[in-house]
Amino acid sequence: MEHNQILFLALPKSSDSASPNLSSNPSNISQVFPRFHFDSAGLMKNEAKIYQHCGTSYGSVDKMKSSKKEGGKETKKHKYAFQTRSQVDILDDGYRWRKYGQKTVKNSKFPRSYYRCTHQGCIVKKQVQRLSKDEEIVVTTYEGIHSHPTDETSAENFDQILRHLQTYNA
DNA sequence: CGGTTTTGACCTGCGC
DNA sequence: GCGCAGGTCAAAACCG
Repeated sequence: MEHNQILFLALPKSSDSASPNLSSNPSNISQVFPRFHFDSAGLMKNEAKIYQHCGTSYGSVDKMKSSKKEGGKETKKHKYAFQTRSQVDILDDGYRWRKYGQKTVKNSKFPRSYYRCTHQGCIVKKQVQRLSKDEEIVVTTYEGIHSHPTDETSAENFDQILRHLQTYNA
């Protein structure tokens, strides 16, 4: 945890360079990361600074065509990505994850890992990929919203990561 | 022993 | 329609 540093850089959307609808709603991401207390005014200000500095939003909402029904109506999918500078691929974010796949990605020498939340009925997924450009950077992409509390005990670790984040901003 | 990881096969969307 | 690339399944191995 001493080498974990959350940077919250811009979402690396490689193919789609300009996504029109970037959501910068803090309440959304606090649902994805309940351990982040975004109601803390000071913390939120710091984050806003980072995002502005990076020139884009912290997350994206992928528009997915709902599967052939609804006449091609577009549904929003909660999908957030952020980058961390870490030696380890997996950050303890308070949830329990089960790995269900690993794939090698084109244009990247590191494989991408696929995880699913082990909580019953929770369909939240995430994928973790290390950048070939800078192998210290790990891109974590969350998909979905957790509808259950986190594991309190392990979540304390994440608080320390949070502390790193605040120190980094300061 | 039960949950998790591993790993190749299978599925699917998309571009040509 | 075909092939590639990405995403998922599932069985066996692994580990506490």
